[in-house]
Amino acid sequence: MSTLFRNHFQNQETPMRTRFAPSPTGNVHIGNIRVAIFNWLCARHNNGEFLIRVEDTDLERSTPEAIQKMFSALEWLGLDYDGEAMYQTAQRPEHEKAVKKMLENGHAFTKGEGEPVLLRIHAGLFDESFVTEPRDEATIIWKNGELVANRETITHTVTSPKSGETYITPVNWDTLTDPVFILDDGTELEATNLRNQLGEQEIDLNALSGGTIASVRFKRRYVYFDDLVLGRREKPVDSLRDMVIVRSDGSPVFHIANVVDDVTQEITHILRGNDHIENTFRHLFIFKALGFTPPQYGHFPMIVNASGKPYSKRDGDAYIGDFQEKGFLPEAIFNFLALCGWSPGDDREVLSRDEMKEAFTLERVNASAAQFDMQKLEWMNQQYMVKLPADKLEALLKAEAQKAGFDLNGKSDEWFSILVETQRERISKPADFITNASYFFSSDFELQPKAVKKNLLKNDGEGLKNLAALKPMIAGIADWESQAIEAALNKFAEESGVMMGMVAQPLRIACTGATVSPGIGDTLYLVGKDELLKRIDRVLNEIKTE
RNA sequence: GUCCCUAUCGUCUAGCCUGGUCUAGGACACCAGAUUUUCAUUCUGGCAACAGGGGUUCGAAUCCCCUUAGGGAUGCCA
Repeated sequence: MSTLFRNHFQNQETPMRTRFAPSPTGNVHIGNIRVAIFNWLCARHNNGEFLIRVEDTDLERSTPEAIQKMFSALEWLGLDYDGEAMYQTAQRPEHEKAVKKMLENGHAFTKGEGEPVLLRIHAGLFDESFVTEPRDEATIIWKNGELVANRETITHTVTSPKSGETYITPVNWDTLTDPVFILDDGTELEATNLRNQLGEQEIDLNALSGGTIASVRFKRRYVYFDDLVLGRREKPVDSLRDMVIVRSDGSPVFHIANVVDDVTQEITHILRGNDHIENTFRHLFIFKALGFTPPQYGHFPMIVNASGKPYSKRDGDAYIGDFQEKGFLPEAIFNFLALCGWSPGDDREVLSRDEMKEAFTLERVNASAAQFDMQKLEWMNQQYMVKLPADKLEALLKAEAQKAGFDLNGKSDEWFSILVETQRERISKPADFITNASYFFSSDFELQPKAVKKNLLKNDGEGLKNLAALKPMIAGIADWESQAIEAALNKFAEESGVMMGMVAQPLRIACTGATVSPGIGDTLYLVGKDELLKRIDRVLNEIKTE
C-alpha cells in the first residue's frame, strides 16, 4: 500500500517532522536558509526529524547546479537532515494517484481530455476543523436584473460593506448559505433552496425571483487554521475559487505535489514563508479531498534587504554561497539568521547551536519582517572569529591570503601563526586580513603623506632622526623576537630620552607606510630584520627635511 | 481594484496574550571618555523608539476601532 493512503497526522504519538522544501530555480538565498534553520531548530528542539524535499517540478527553471548549491549550503551550515532527500519529480505517480482519487470521489472535475482538472471548493469539503459555521453576511447585488449565475459565471458584482464600492469579484456560490433575496423596495424574501438550485445547471436568478431582486444576502463560512507563529488566520470560503490541480498538458500543479509529498513524507509541521499563507487556505481543502487531516502550519515573516524590499533570487548578495566565499563563519551566519525574527526572550545574542536548539520555540518567532543588517552580521562573525581555534583561523586566513595573491614563499608556519594571532582581534571577516596585513607580504606600499608629516617631519624631523639612530641599534639586536625587540626599543627610548611614540611610530611608518599596525614588537618581528633595515633605508632616502 | 498580513530607537529586538513594577530594557551602528607607543580589543558613559488619531479604563507600548505606510495574495509559477 502506498504511503499516500495512510494517515499519520491522526497519530498523536508521531514525533514532529518538519521539512525544508526549496525549489531549485536559482541560488539558494538567505531567506530560504533562514526558513531551513527555523525548521531545523524546531525539529531538533522537539527531538523530531528534519527532512528535505527538492521541489524540482519546474523543469524549465530547475537546475542541477542550484540543487548542488543548496545541499552544499546545508552541509556548510550543519543542517543535518533525516533520511534521504525526496525529489518531487520522482513523486509524479503519487501525485497522479491523488488526482485520480479526487476525480473518483467527486472533489475534482474536468470538462474532458485536454482540459485542466479543477478541485471543487464545495460544501462536501467543509470540515469543522478548518471551516467555520456560517456567520456574518455577504451581500451580492447586481444591476438591471441581468445576472445569470452558474459555476462558469462565478464572476459577478459585489458591494463592499466597508467602502460601499461595487466591484467585480469571483464568488463561490456553493459556499454561501441561507440566502435572502432583497427586493427593489427593500423587503426581504427567504430563499433557502437557492443553493440547491445552483448546481451545474445554469440558473437565471432574475427569472427565479420574478425580476424584482435587487440583491441577495448570504451567510458566509470561513476557512481557518491556527498558525503556530501568527495565531488564528481566516478567510471567507467564498473568496476561494475552484483551483486548477492538473494543467491541460496533464501535469499536476505545485499545490498537489506539495500536499501529496507532505503526506508521503509524513510531515507534521509545515513551517514556511508567509508568502504561502494564501496557499495554506487552499491546501487545507486538498488534504480534506484526499481524506487526510491537515498538519500544523507556521508561517515566518519574510526577510528584507537593506532597502526594506523582500529578497528575491535576483538579489545577488543574498546567495548563501557568497557569504561562505567571503569567509563568513557558518556558526555566525546560523546565529545571525536565527536572530532575524526570533529571539530567545532574554538578552543573549551570541548563542551556541545547542543553546538555540534549547531555546527555540515557534511562539517566539516574530510576525513582522526583519531587515538584513550587514554590520551586525560582521559583528556577529567577529564574535565567532575571536573564539576560533588557532588552526582553524590560520587555515581560513591562509586561504584568504592565497586568494589575494600574497607571497607566502619563505614564510614559516610559525611566522604565519604569530601573524594570525596579531590579527585575531583586528578583523571581523577574512577580507579584513588582506587590507590589514598586506605589508607583511610586500614592501610595495606608499608612505602616507599625513603620517610622514606628523611622525617623521614634525619638530625638525625628530622622527627621522630617531629612525636613523635606531637603525644601528636594530641591526645589533641578536635575539630577533617580539619581546626582545620591544625591550630594546624601550631601552633606546629611555636612554635617549625620547617618547616611545616617537620611536615606535617612525618605525611603524617605515614598516607599513601608515600609522596602524599590530604591537610594534610583533610588527617588526614579522617584517624581519633584514627587510626592516631595507625599509628604514627606503624612508631615509625618500624623506628629507626641508 | 479586492482580499489578507504587518507596524517599539537608523537596524535586530525585549516588553504585548495575563493593562500599573516602562521617566520602554538589551544588541549593532554612531558619538564621547578610560586603557593602549599606533590601531584593534576591552571598559565606562551618551544619542536614539511605542506610526498617527480616536475609544475603553483610575491607569494603555500593552485591549478595541479608524487612518496611514509597507508587504503578500489575487497563475494551467513554485
